[in-house]
Amino acid sequence: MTQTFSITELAREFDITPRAIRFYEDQGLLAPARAGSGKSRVYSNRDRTRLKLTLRGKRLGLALSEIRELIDMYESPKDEAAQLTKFVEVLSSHRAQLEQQRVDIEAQLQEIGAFESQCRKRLGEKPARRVA
Amino acid sequence: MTQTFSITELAREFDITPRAIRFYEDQGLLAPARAGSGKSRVYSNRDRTRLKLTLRGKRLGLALSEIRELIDMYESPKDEAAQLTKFVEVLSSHRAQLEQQRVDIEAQLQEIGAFESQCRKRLGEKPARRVA
DNA sequence: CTTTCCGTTTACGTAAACGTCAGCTTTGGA
DNA sequence: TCCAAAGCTGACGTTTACGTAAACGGAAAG
Repeated sequence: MTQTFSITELAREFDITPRAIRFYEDQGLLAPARAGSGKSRVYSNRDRTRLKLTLRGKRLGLALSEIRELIDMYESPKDEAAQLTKFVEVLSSHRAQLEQQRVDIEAQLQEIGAFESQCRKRLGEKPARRVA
Repeated sequence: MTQTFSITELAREFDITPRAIRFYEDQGLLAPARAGSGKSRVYSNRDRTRLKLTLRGKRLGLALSEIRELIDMYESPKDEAAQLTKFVEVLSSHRAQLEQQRVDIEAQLQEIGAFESQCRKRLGEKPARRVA
């Protein structure tokens, strides 16, 4: 257990460059341990998870600064009521944005479906698998 | 019918700046008519729709160049089989991306829901409305 | 021991998507 | 008639998210 990763391992796994990973660290999204006199970065499973969350946030169109705030909030203890309340507010706004995106995606998928079936009709093929 | 809009009308409606709209035109996303010796832009309903599609694409994290390609494809005649086939391919890749985003969003929403209910519990409130 | 990786820091470069002037018409009102 | 609001065209500035190059260190293999 307590598996660790090198920067290039993570880079390959998530198909990004080491440069990007270091940049995320500069932006406060990661804080890997260091090892060796060369100070090479050593990533824990927790670091890996943070990276995964970061990339997910990116796919959702969030800025790195927003992702950092969100992850920090998720991981912070959250004890005082004031902080908790603010946290809930942020979550709510984040949720609103996500739900808007969900609507956009459904609309987009439907248009695609319409166009695609029309295309296939012209091509004389069978219609595509339905998308649930 | 055949309603038209000024640039500021559209800007207000979609809560963006005229500068952004002109920029989208520079990028080939819009091509409004011109009127008067001042050459002011006149937007048709079709222009408005293109703008709406553009903003939706942005919310989904697409680059303006990608949005332009997609819109152009949707609107182009599409007659030759080769073009049609390529079009279907692009649509398929676009759909794959959208479905990945859908997965991301669902995961994100679920985490949010978990954290939020925990927060509310600590705050002694009632749990939030379920999200479908 | 030298070469070859892998890794590090520092720093400048860049593409995308506008913001922000500046300077110049045009057009509807008082 | 004169002004203000609205629009136009450059053109330069800015932020984000890295790319890329320079110059160096440790470690392992031949």
